[in-house]
Amino acid sequence: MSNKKRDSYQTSHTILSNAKVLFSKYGFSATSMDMLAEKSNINKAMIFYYFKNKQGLYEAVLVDILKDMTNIIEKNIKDISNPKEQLESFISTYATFAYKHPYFPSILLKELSTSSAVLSDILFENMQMLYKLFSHIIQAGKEQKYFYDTNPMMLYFMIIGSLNLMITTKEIRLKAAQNSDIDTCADCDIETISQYLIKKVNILLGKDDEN
Amino acid sequence: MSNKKRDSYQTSHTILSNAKVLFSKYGFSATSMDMLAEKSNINKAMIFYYFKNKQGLYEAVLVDILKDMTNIIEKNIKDISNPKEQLESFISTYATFAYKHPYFPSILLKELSTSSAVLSDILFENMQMLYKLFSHIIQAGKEQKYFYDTNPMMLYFMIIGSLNLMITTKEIRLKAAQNSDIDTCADCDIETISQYLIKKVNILLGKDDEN
Amino acid sequence: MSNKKRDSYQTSHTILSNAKVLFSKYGFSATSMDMLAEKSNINKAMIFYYFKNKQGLYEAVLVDILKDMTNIIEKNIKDISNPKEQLESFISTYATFAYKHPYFPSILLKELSTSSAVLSDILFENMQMLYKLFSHIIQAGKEQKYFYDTNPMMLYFMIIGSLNLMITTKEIRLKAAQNSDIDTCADCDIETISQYLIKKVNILLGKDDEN
Amino acid sequence: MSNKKRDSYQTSHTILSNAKVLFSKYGFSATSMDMLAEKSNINKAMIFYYFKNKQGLYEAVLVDILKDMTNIIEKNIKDISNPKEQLESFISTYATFAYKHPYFPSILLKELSTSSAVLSDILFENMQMLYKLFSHIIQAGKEQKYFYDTNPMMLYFMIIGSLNLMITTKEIRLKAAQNSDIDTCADCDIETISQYLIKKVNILLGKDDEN
DNA sequence: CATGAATGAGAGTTCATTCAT
DNA sequence: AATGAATGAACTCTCATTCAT
Repeated sequence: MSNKKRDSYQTSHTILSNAKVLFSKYGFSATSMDMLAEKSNINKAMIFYYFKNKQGLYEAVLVDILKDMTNIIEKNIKDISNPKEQLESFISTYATFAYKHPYFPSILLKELSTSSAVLSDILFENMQMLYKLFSHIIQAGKEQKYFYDTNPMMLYFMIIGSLNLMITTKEIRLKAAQNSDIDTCADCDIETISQYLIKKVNILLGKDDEN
Repeated sequence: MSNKKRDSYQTSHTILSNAKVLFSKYGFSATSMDMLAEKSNINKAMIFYYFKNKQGLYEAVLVDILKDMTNIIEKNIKDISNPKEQLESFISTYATFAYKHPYFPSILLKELSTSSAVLSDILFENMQMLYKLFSHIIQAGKEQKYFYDTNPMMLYFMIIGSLNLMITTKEIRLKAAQNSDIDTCADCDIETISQYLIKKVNILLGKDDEN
Repeated sequence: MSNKKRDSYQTSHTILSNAKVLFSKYGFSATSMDMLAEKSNINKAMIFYYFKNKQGLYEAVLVDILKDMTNIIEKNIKDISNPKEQLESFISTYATFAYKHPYFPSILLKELSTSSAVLSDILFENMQMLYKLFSHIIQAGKEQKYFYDTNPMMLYFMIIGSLNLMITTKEIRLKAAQNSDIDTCADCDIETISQYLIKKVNILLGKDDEN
Repeated sequence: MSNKKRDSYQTSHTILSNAKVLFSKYGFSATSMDMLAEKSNINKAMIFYYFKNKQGLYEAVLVDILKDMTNIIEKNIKDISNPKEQLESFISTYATFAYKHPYFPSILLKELSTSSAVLSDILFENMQMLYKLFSHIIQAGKEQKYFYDTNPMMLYFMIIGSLNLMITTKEIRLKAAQNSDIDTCADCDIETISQYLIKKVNILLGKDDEN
């Protein structure tokens, strides 16, 4: 009789993907399960049925997006052997993904800005995974004498810091550009941004002559 | 002896400074006025007496810390005429201040991660001010042929992005270093970090040979 | 046996009927949702679950009692064709209902005493409805030459004004009668009151001789 | 040095007269001492200095306006010996005063609509006073064979009920008239209203022929 | 799987009132 | 006579979570 039957996957997937958007927009606390239920067109109790509690849902969201990002980057790198090109792929893949899924930089920055060592283990590990990937590329580059010696952590934060911030501040930068004459890169598109960054990173790392 | 203090400045100052810590730790929504009142040893109603409402308090906090940071940087730069050295002062002052007041990078990142064009005007302006300061230095450097041409916005975010993240992630990086063998710059102190960053920025900008 | 009732109608009905009493006794502002919840033996949150907010509850109360009154009067009038008798029915039905549900005159007077044009539309319409009913009777009476020409609004307020006030002031009038020798109609019952009023209204309107 | 010195009378008078307006507009509970202080341009504590507490202020307001009304009516009646003309004076004076001081009908109706025998004695007495005045006129009229026998309480409420309601509902009646074709006496002025009422009361009471 | 009713804790905010100056 | 700071209780409303059906 009821046409409200959905398969389990469908429902939990809907919840998860709406949760991403809301958590990125409002943060953990300011996102209410009522909003989420309404946006997802499901009964509020279902959220608890699938995700145990709000915290559980939040972690599911974080793990999900981190896994997504890591997978894509890994896949794109797989067939490249040159560390320099791997790094370029890392940056442009990261940029493209983050741009297409703006909840990603928003949630990630929020999470990283709360200096708490109290992340759940599973989340902590997923965060590490992404950095490890980056770190290994740098390491390989050094060993193969492609790169100068450098601090991978700092470099990592310079890259993802600037990329994430460029994406999350798009609207503010636009507004700022309209109100004054300062250059806020207001209409730089993601391609321009990632190419610019790649160039700069190459300068910092590179032994090659072409700069 | 009396527990009724009659000192307007004292009370509102206490509220403000405790608010900085709490907002940076928990974010806007997760910070409750009850916590704040208790931590500040004042009556909850006084918060509203001095700051009208939670939002008002939050804005007061943001404006206050941005003004502080901007003032210190400005002061330190005043007597330097060389853009290259001005930039170095900018970075190291920023780093030192942010390190000494860890609520600053935390709150700033949280704020920048929520891409809302709906910041209060006064806050928006204060944020711009800091960037303008930076931007002018870069501009001057270019005009005096000290610097290569560069994108000031991207450079700005590379600098403050990495500085802020290094500070807010201190604990996580420590934990990560203990659990595995990856290099997370776990025991880099703020001096090392800012010197490293200065060196790299000089490479990106500099026309001079000495690096 | 279980103290968790699962009866939507029951709960919201309890809230509504207790709200009538409290709003009439204390007015809108002085009625607290805590009192109401306690009196209704329900969880405070349920009030908001069913009525959105205090204002919404208040409007629900007003609409409900006005609809009730209007319906009863309409029903009693339906089979009477003579305007004179219709008017008599209007008055005595109004009096009886108001006497049985003393929250009615109390709330109505409070509402009418705040000359705000800012009533919600739905409430405003329900108030009009009652007056329209009255107004049509008078109109019909005039057209059929039963009544002299008269001002329906003034007459309406003379009738409901005195009826409502007689009901709401019952206690004060009693007290006044005990303290002094003035006649406050202290022990007039509702029947006497409405008959008296009917007689007077007939004098004001009537062309007939029998008074 | 300070120019904030006011004489005591001035300040308390300002408070009182602003209180009248606010209490009539919002009722007792919804009127806050903060609003009142701001509107009166005085320090909130002054209200308590002059009137002890909110309740005290409210009673002062009630007594004040009732005394005012009573005095004016009494004064205007003093030189009239004919009960019929006295009654006419009562009505038109009441109407004029209530119209000029719209807080009067508003507060009075609110007060009378709360059927509580718990009025303060002084207030209760002042309310009686006005009715006694009315009552005596009727009594005299009867004794001098001017008036038919009648119920003074009912007549009193018919008169002040309709007058007060006509004044407090002015705006609603206007709005109702615009939205539909029913006659709400929307542009009856106070003179018309009181004359109409006098005519009707004379019909009800009068032995004279001229109607 | 799904729903709507229910709950209890706590959130932000207001308010009458007091008190030291 | 006047002020501004302080207080504590209360108020409206929200939220994560549970449970019977």
